[in-house]
Amino acid sequence: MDTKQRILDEALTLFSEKGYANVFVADIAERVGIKAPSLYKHYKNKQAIFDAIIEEMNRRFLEEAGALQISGANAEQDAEIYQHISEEQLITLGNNLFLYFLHDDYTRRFRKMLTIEQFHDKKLAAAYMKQYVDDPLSYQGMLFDLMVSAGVLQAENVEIMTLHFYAPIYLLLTICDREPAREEEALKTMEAHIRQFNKLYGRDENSILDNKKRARSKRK
Amino acid sequence: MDTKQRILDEALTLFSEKGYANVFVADIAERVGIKAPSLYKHYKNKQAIFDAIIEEMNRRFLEEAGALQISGANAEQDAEIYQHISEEQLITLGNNLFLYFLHDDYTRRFRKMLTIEQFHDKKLAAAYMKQYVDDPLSYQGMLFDLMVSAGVLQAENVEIMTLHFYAPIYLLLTICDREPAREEEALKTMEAHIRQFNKLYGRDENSILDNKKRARSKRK
DNA sequence: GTCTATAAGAAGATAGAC
DNA sequence: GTCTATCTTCTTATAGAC
Repeated sequence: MDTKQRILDEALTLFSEKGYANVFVADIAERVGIKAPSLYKHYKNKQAIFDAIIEEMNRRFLEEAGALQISGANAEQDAEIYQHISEEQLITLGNNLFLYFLHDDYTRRFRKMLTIEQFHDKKLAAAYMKQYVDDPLSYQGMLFDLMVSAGVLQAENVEIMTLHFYAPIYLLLTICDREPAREEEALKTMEAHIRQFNKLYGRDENSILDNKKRARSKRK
Repeated sequence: MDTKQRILDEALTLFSEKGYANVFVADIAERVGIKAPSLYKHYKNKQAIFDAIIEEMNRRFLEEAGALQISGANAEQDAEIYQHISEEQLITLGNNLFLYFLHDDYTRRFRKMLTIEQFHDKKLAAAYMKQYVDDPLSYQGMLFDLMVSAGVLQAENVEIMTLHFYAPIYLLLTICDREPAREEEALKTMEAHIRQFNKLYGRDENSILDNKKRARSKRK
């Protein structure tokens, strides 16, 4: 990796651990193995390093379309995959998703940095919201909409169904970012969450909502 | 309010908006209406102000036992209230809970500050986890346990049930802290969430899980 | 591109008058 | 307890040799 990229990488690590203001240019330089003044040959100033990180993130987010968006920005295509999905496959998918978010180094450090810096700059707060709240919810929502049409999921309020699917994942991510030792526990909870979600909203023979409707119409 | 307390109050406001490192002693002093050196008659240094805020928070948390813990640290007493609760009452309760967390000024500013500063200090990360994740989950869990025993809720996996109740509230709080304009929308979502939760896990005539079990045993 | 030396400025904290 | 003046330290950033 060239020096310019290494500066970005070490800066992101430090920013994610201490926050922008608590990281000195000399700290970054030291990690890279150069002296602070040399760093100014690569970036105009400290802020430019930060900006370059944000820019790289934007590039990566577009490239990967976000892990929570599964295969990409094409919900119809993804929904086809989900139409005949089994519970085990759903769990595997959820886990992979979760682990990507948790273990992809750039993603993880960036999320931590954004958490720390989001209140300094409204643009960062907006980026945080988009990446970790609105985009996942809207994409999962599209997916669930299609899965409802396909008869895989119950015809319930999709917005709330999506919230019930994603909010626990978000909370578990919050836990793991702060206490990595709880990752194993979180993964187990994650699996139990998806099983329960499937039990509540899925449309197999165990379907809860289906049976409820059946029981209700019988009573009439 | 005396000067010593006003310093704490203004410091918390600034810390919650900009983070500790980006707030200068002069900024705090200016808000209080004094000059920076005067501030040192009240606190030894900047860190002492921060520490005093943390201390006051600990005191308040103990006092109020946290809003998500409803009436206090007595789950058995609280559960009695919930045993004969209606859906509307559950919604009102959820809303009040949510609005307290959102509108109590000290609570809100403190949560924002903790969000920014949590990665600088492991103690703060632990405080964040305890206050906004573990305590609410464990208390709600106790409550739901009792409600299951009382026949108000389904005999499902209580841990996951609790996650399904609390995680959406946590996510909605996350949204409102960053984009206060979305508060009204969040409140509506909150209500729909609780209604759906009641529909999924409640044990009234509309009970989903109950009907599912009924349908299942009939099949045998 | 990297270094040493150093300028420039910011921010925390103190001294001492009132 | 509050002020002005000032000290001290730390950090960013530049200058200029190699």
